[in-house]
Order: sequence, then C-alpha cells, then structure tokens
Amino acid sequence: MELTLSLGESKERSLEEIAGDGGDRQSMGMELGFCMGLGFAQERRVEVGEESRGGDEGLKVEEGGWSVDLPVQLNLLPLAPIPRLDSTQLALPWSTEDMNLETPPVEEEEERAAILSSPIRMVSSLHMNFASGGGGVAAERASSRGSDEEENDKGRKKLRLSKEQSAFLEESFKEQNTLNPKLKFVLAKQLNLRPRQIEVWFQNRRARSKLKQMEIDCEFLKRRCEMLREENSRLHKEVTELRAIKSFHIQVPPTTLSICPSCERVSPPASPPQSPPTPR
DNA sequence: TCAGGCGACGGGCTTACTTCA
DNA sequence: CATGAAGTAAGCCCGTCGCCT
Repeated sequence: MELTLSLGESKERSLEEIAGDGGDRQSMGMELGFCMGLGFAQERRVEVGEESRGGDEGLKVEEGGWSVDLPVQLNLLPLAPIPRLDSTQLALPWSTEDMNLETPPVEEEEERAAILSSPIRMVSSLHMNFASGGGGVAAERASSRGSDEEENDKGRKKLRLSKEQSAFLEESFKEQNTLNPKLKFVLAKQLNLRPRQIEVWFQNRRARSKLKQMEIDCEFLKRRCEMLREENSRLHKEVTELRAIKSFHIQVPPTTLSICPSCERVSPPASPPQSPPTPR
C-alpha cells in the first residue's frame, strides 16, 4: 500500500525519490509514505520510521497528537535500510530454531563484539542476566518453555514477558527497530528467551508502532483538512466580494467612483450623480 | 462477561545465495 | 568459464488466533 496525499501546489517528492536507490523495496511495500504540500513558504519534514520521534523535528508529536505549527511539506519516509548480515557469515554453530538456552552457544568474545558493533549500547551497559531469577516468573516460564513446547506441540503456550524483559527490548527497539542475526541471539541469551521470541517481539512491535503512527498521522491529516477547509471557505468569501466590486466597477464609470479613505473600498457616488462623491 | 493488549503462528512475498545444466 | 533457471534459506509484513489481565 502506498498512500500518496498531495494537497496544495507545493513541490512534492515522489515515493520513488523518497525510497531512494538503496531503499529496501520489500520493506517499503507497506511503509507509510506520503508527502503533503501545503503551499507555504517554508519547508519542514518529518521522517517516520519508528514510533513518535518527537524532539528536534519540525513537527512535534505529543501525547495528544501533533502540535501543528503550519508545516509546508510533510514527508513520511521509511528509515534508511539497515544492511542485513548473512547468517552464513556469522558462522553460528547452532540451529536458529529451538536454540537450547541452557548451554549458551555464543562465545563471550563474540557476544562482546556483537554488542560493541551494535548501535544498542544499552545492551552492553545493562547486560542483565535474566536467567538468574531477575526475569521473574515470566522468565522462569520462558526458560522452561523449550521443554514445554516439545511436550505440548498442539497448543501454543502463552507467555507474558516480564517488565524487565519488555523494557530491555523496548530500549533495543528505540535504538534500532530491526534485528540482525547476531543481535537477536545476544538479546535472546541476555533475556533468556528463544531467538524466535525476540524476532516475533520485534515484528509485533514494528506492526504496532506502525499502527500507532498511522493513527497519529490520520489525526494530523484530519486537522490539516479542517484548517484547509476553513481557509477555502474564507477565500471563497473573498472572491465573492471581489467579484461584487468588479461588477460594480463595470456598471459605474470610473470618474464617478471614489475610494473611502478609512476602509479603502471603492464607493459608488452619492445620489444625485451630479453631486461630488462622498466618502463612506 | 467483555474488551483490549500482546505473544505467537501461518502464509505470502522478496532477496541473497547456491547448485546445476 | 559465463550464464540463466531452479531451489533454498532467511527475513519481513500482514492477518489472525487465543491467552491473559
């Protein structure tokens, strides 16, 4: 789905341009991308790839929605594509599915390297061990989930991540909303979850973030639409007035017209036509 | 009891890589 | 050796299910 909205006459960028050469077309497929021009003098731009990135951007996203300060052009863009690591390059010695967390397969050094190479510095600074009871009941349930699943193939086990686990993942997501294989395994190990769970969490998080962003954008567009409607009606009124003046101008010879010094409007001559024009 | 949140899953698509004729 | 088709693996998105609060 590519939503393109264009209002007004300001110059806009096409989605193709926005996507750029290096854009990941696959992930672009469902990204919300639109460009809205409103025909004002300045240009502002908001890039949306993650949830509500308020701050220094031209448009601030607040709890209640957008704080509108008359943007001219709004471009919602996907984040720059993040290069994926090939799993074969990583030479991971364990299966990507059903990893046995009881015996951590990541070498300490590898893990350290993954952490350091990752933009998620929180990972290294927090480096919690959720396996040692820090994760609470959910973590315990999570740790025993592997064997549970083998016993219980038919029904999917419902797991609630602990607050700590959620917060940790949230921090990771803020830094980078996509996973590379190494990071996935590092997070899985640190949170005592399966890599698949990390993967699913990120997928769901992206989906929900996108949904939330769309709601915000929708709200913003509604407001803009309303503002434009009001302006449109105001301009219509002005046009009507000008037309009335113009038609009057055609009927009355210019020599008989006068301009009111106070309101600067063209006034018809006072009757009778022989008398000098009197300002209104 | 009901609604919403959220973890989990399956299916479809794309991309990168490998194999083979 | 170069090349294109077919196969495979992995990741992502989307829609949905169903448990839990």
